Amino acid sequence: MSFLPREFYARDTVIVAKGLLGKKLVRKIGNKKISGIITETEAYRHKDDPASHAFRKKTERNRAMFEEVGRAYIYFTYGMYFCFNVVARNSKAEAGAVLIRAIHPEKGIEVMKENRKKDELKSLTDGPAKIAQAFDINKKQYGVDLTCNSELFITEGIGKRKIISSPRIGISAATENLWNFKITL
DNA sequence: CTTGGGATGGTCT
DNA sequence: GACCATCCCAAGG
Repeated sequence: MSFLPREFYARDTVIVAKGLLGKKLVRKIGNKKISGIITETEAYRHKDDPASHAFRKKTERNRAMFEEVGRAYIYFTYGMYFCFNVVARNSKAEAGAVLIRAIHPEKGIEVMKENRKKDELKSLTDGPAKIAQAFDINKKQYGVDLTCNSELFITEGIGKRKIISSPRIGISAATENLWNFKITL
Protein backbone atom coordinates (compact mmCIF):
# COMPACT_ATOMS: atom_id res chain seq x y z
CA MET A 1 0.00 0.00 0.00
CA SER A 2 1.50 3.34 -0.99
CA PHE A 3 0.53 6.55 0.75
CA LEU A 4 0.13 9.83 -1.07
CA PRO A 5 3.07 12.05 -0.11
CA ARG A 6 2.65 15.46 1.48
CA GLU A 7 3.59 17.13 -1.84
CA PHE A 8 0.50 15.63 -3.44
CA TYR A 9 -1.60 17.97 -1.29
CA ALA A 10 0.66 21.01 -1.71
CA ARG A 11 -0.83 21.92 -5.09
CA ASP A 12 -3.78 24.05 -6.11
CA THR A 13 -6.93 22.90 -4.32
CA VAL A 14 -8.79 22.33 -7.60
CA ILE A 15 -5.96 20.14 -8.95
CA VAL A 16 -5.90 18.08 -5.77
CA ALA A 17 -9.69 17.68 -5.86
CA LYS A 18 -9.36 16.10 -9.31
CA GLY A 19 -6.29 14.13 -8.22
CA LEU A 20 -8.09 12.51 -5.30
CA LEU A 21 -10.61 10.84 -7.60
CA GLY A 22 -9.85 7.13 -7.76
CA LYS A 23 -7.72 7.20 -4.61
CA LYS A 24 -8.50 4.99 -1.63
CA LEU A 25 -9.72 6.17 1.76
CA VAL A 26 -8.92 3.75 4.59
CA ARG A 27 -10.29 3.77 8.14
CA LYS A 28 -9.04 1.50 10.88
CA ILE A 29 -11.08 0.99 14.04
CA GLY A 30 -9.41 -1.50 16.34
CA ASN A 31 -8.99 -4.61 14.21
CA LYS A 32 -11.72 -3.58 11.78
CA LYS A 33 -10.86 -1.99 8.46
CA ILE A 34 -13.10 0.05 6.18
CA SER A 35 -12.05 1.28 2.75
CA GLY A 36 -13.41 2.64 -0.50
CA ILE A 37 -12.55 4.45 -3.71
CA ILE A 38 -13.19 8.21 -3.82
CA THR A 39 -15.59 8.97 -6.67
CA GLU A 40 -16.73 12.56 -6.04
CA THR A 41 -14.93 15.61 -4.61
CA GLU A 42 -15.34 19.38 -4.35
CA ALA A 43 -12.69 22.09 -4.10
CA TYR A 44 -13.05 24.94 -1.58
CA ARG A 45 -10.41 27.62 -1.79
CA HIS A 46 -9.75 30.83 0.12
CA LYS A 47 -10.15 34.52 -0.65
CA ASP A 48 -11.28 33.94 -4.24
CA ASP A 49 -14.06 31.57 -3.17
CA PRO A 50 -17.13 33.04 -1.41
CA ALA A 51 -18.55 29.52 -0.96
CA SER A 52 -15.60 28.39 1.14
CA HIS A 53 -15.63 28.18 4.93
CA ALA A 54 -12.23 29.91 4.80
CA PHE A 55 -13.48 32.89 2.73
CA ARG A 56 -13.90 35.33 5.64
CA LYS A 57 -11.18 34.55 8.15
CA LYS A 58 -9.53 31.88 10.23
CA THR A 59 -11.72 30.76 13.11
CA GLU A 60 -11.69 27.90 15.59
CA ARG A 61 -13.94 25.90 13.27
CA ASN A 62 -12.03 26.28 10.00
CA ARG A 63 -8.46 26.57 11.33
CA ALA A 64 -7.44 23.20 9.84
CA MET A 65 -7.93 24.70 6.36
CA PHE A 66 -5.08 27.12 7.18
CA GLU A 67 -2.81 24.51 8.72
CA GLU A 68 -0.71 21.66 7.31
CA VAL A 69 -1.84 20.12 4.02
CA GLY A 70 -2.61 16.41 3.88
CA ARG A 71 -4.57 16.49 7.13
CA ALA A 72 -8.28 16.14 7.85
CA TYR A 73 -10.65 19.09 8.11
CA ILE A 74 -13.92 17.92 9.63
CA TYR A 75 -16.93 20.09 10.36
CA PHE A 76 -20.30 19.63 12.02
CA THR A 77 -23.35 20.80 10.11
CA TYR A 78 -27.15 20.89 10.14
CA GLY A 79 -27.11 20.10 13.82
CA MET A 80 -26.40 16.41 13.29
CA TYR A 81 -23.87 15.58 10.60
CA PHE A 82 -20.13 15.61 10.06
CA CYS A 83 -18.38 16.14 6.72
CA PHE A 84 -14.83 15.06 5.88
CA ASN A 85 -12.38 17.22 3.93
CA VAL A 86 -8.70 16.96 3.00
CA VAL A 87 -6.58 20.08 3.51
CA ALA A 88 -4.93 21.06 0.21
CA ARG A 89 -3.52 24.25 -1.28
CA ASN A 90 -0.48 25.58 -3.11
CA SER A 91 1.91 28.16 -1.70
CA LYS A 92 -0.10 31.06 -3.18
CA ALA A 93 -3.14 30.32 -1.01
CA GLU A 94 -3.42 30.55 2.76
CA ALA A 95 -6.27 28.06 3.05
CA GLY A 96 -8.07 25.35 1.11
CA ALA A 97 -9.69 21.94 1.40
CA VAL A 98 -11.30 19.22 -0.69
CA LEU A 99 -14.69 17.89 0.41
CA ILE A 100 -15.08 14.15 -0.14
CA ARG A 101 -18.66 13.77 -1.40
CA ALA A 102 -18.89 10.14 -2.54
CA ILE A 103 -17.04 6.86 -2.13
CA HIS A 104 -17.41 3.45 -3.71
CA PRO A 105 -17.29 0.96 -0.78
CA GLU A 106 -14.69 -1.83 -0.96
CA LYS A 107 -13.80 -3.39 2.39
CA GLY A 108 -15.87 -3.45 5.59
CA ILE A 109 -19.25 -3.07 3.94
CA GLU A 110 -21.00 -4.84 6.80
CA VAL A 111 -19.40 -2.47 9.33
CA MET A 112 -20.53 0.48 7.23
CA LYS A 113 -24.09 -0.79 7.21
CA GLU A 114 -23.97 -1.11 10.99
CA ASN A 115 -22.55 2.39 11.39
CA ARG A 116 -25.15 3.84 9.06
CA LYS A 117 -28.04 1.82 10.50
CA LYS A 118 -29.03 1.22 6.90
CA ASP A 119 -28.86 -1.84 4.73
CA GLU A 120 -29.06 -0.44 1.21
CA LEU A 121 -25.67 -0.66 -0.53
CA LYS A 122 -26.48 1.95 -3.14
CA SER A 123 -26.95 4.79 -0.64
CA LEU A 124 -24.25 3.71 1.81
CA THR A 125 -21.59 6.34 0.99
CA ASP A 126 -23.07 8.59 -1.73
CA GLY A 127 -23.06 11.81 0.30
CA PRO A 128 -20.56 13.62 2.55
CA ALA A 129 -22.44 13.05 5.82
CA LYS A 130 -23.13 9.44 4.83
CA ILE A 131 -19.39 8.86 4.40
CA ALA A 132 -18.74 10.29 7.86
CA GLN A 133 -21.36 7.93 9.31
CA ALA A 134 -20.18 4.84 7.44
CA PHE A 135 -16.49 5.47 8.23
CA ASP A 136 -17.27 6.56 11.82
CA ILE A 137 -15.61 9.95 11.26
CA ASN A 138 -16.29 12.76 13.72
CA LYS A 139 -14.57 15.64 15.53
CA LYS A 140 -12.07 13.20 17.08
CA GLN A 141 -10.35 12.86 13.68
CA TYR A 142 -10.05 16.65 13.25
CA GLY A 143 -6.54 17.37 11.97
CA VAL A 144 -5.31 13.77 11.69
CA ASP A 145 -2.49 13.16 9.21
CA LEU A 146 -3.73 11.29 6.13
CA THR A 147 -0.27 10.69 4.62
CA CYS A 148 0.83 7.88 6.93
CA ASN A 149 -0.49 4.76 8.59
CA SER A 150 -2.98 5.71 11.31
CA GLU A 151 -6.70 5.43 12.07
CA LEU A 152 -7.51 7.31 8.87
CA PHE A 153 -5.41 7.74 5.72
CA ILE A 154 -5.37 7.84 1.91
CA THR A 155 -3.45 5.60 -0.49
CA GLU A 156 -3.10 5.07 -4.22
CA GLY A 157 -6.19 3.52 -5.73
CA ILE A 158 -7.26 2.77 -9.27
CA GLY A 159 -6.18 4.14 -12.64
CA LYS A 160 -7.37 7.35 -14.28
CA ARG A 161 -10.98 7.84 -15.37
CA LYS A 162 -12.83 10.51 -17.28
CA ILE A 163 -13.64 13.41 -14.94
CA ILE A 164 -17.02 15.17 -15.03
CA SER A 165 -17.05 18.80 -13.75
CA SER A 166 -20.18 20.44 -12.32
CA PRO A 167 -21.20 23.30 -10.03
CA ARG A 168 -20.76 22.49 -6.37
CA ILE A 169 -23.75 21.19 -4.46
CA GLY A 170 -25.68 23.01 -1.77
CA ILE A 171 -24.07 26.44 -2.17
CA SER A 172 -25.43 29.75 -3.46
CA ALA A 173 -22.20 31.67 -4.11
CA ALA A 174 -19.64 31.23 -6.89
CA THR A 175 -21.82 28.76 -8.78
CA GLU A 176 -19.94 29.65 -11.98
CA ASN A 177 -16.95 27.67 -10.70
CA LEU A 178 -17.30 24.07 -11.82
CA TRP A 179 -15.44 22.67 -8.83
CA ASN A 180 -17.43 19.50 -8.27
CA PHE A 181 -15.64 16.52 -9.83
CA LYS A 182 -16.73 12.94 -10.25
CA ILE A 183 -15.82 9.70 -11.97
CA THR A 184 -17.71 6.49 -12.67
CA LEU A 185 -16.05 3.14 -12.05
C1' DC B 1 -40.14 8.30 -9.74
C1' DT B 2 -40.21 13.49 -7.48
C1' DT B 3 -41.18 16.82 -3.89
C1' DG B 4 -41.48 18.94 0.59
C1' DG B 5 -40.74 19.32 5.28
C1' DG B 6 -38.67 18.05 9.78
C1' DA B 7 -34.73 16.92 12.65
C1' DT B 8 -31.29 19.52 15.43
C1' DG B 9 -27.32 22.50 17.22
C1' DG B 10 -22.75 24.84 16.40
C1' DT B 11 -21.08 28.99 14.32
C1' DC B 12 -20.98 33.58 12.83
C1' DT B 13 -23.23 38.26 12.33
C1' DG C 1 -31.30 35.07 15.44
C1' DA C 2 -30.38 33.20 10.95
C1' DC C 3 -27.89 30.17 8.51
C1' DC C 4 -26.15 26.07 6.99
C1' DA C 5 -20.66 22.25 1.79
C1' DT C 6 -27.28 17.20 4.78
C1' DC C 7 -30.24 13.22 5.10
C1' DC C 8 -34.43 10.69 5.52
C1' DC C 9 -39.12 9.65 5.17
C1' DA C 10 -43.80 10.30 3.86
C1' DA C 11 -46.94 11.74 0.50
C1' DG C 12 -48.21 12.48 -4.27
C1' DG C 13 -48.00 11.27 -9.55
